[in-house]
Amino acid sequence: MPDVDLRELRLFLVLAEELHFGRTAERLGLTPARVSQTMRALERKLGGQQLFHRTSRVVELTEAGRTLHAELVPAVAGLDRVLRAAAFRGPGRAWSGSGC
Amino acid sequence: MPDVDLRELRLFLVLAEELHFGRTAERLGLTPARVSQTMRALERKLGGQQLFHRTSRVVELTEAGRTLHAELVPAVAGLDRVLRAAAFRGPGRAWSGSGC
DNA sequence: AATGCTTACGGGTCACGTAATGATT
DNA sequence: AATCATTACGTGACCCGTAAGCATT
Repeated sequence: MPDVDLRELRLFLVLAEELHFGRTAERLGLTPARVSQTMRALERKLGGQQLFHRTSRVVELTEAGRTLHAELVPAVAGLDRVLRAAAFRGPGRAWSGSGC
Repeated sequence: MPDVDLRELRLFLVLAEELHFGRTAERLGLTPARVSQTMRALERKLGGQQLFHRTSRVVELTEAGRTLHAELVPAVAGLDRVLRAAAFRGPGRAWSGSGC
């Protein structure tokens, strides 16, 4: 299994919501170039299939992209909930209680 | 949110099952030293709480470790199912149909 | 011409293995 | 003494931003 990173999955979720590389980069504190490269990497790791249609000006989810997005949202949300709960139980409160 | 890596979570799941650094390392194609360091990193990222009691010879889950393990198993399994399904739909079949 | 995704290039960080150390049976 | 987890250290890969390229409006 090609090590799919959580960072890549989160980036996909944001990009699928924004449909804009610049905005996605801004929200994630990255550059559009990095967003592009990371997205390419994820697509390659997932069997080389395109998740987005990039028509140089318009970004759109492909069929595979829509399917993945629909399935990924609850999966990542569930994982995040577990991680958040675990960190909350920790003595040093990991990432402060800023989020949610 | 301190970038918790999927690799760290998978390592935790294996270690929680094996309760042995050497076996865990062997199953993951790593060295015991790396398993130790990676586990330390995860514990640190989760607020500095110990997930295992290491008494130099006996490895045991802490209370926090047991809780995390119970919650993490279905969460990671769900994510893996989504990833596997996505890769299966891909044209280049990502990581061959070896697993399951 | 302007906007926006993409490829090329260096640099810094982190994961990795090897080797040495400490602790327990 | 042997086994097992841990720490120290050097190397290689990967993530990152900057800069240049190409397409579309």
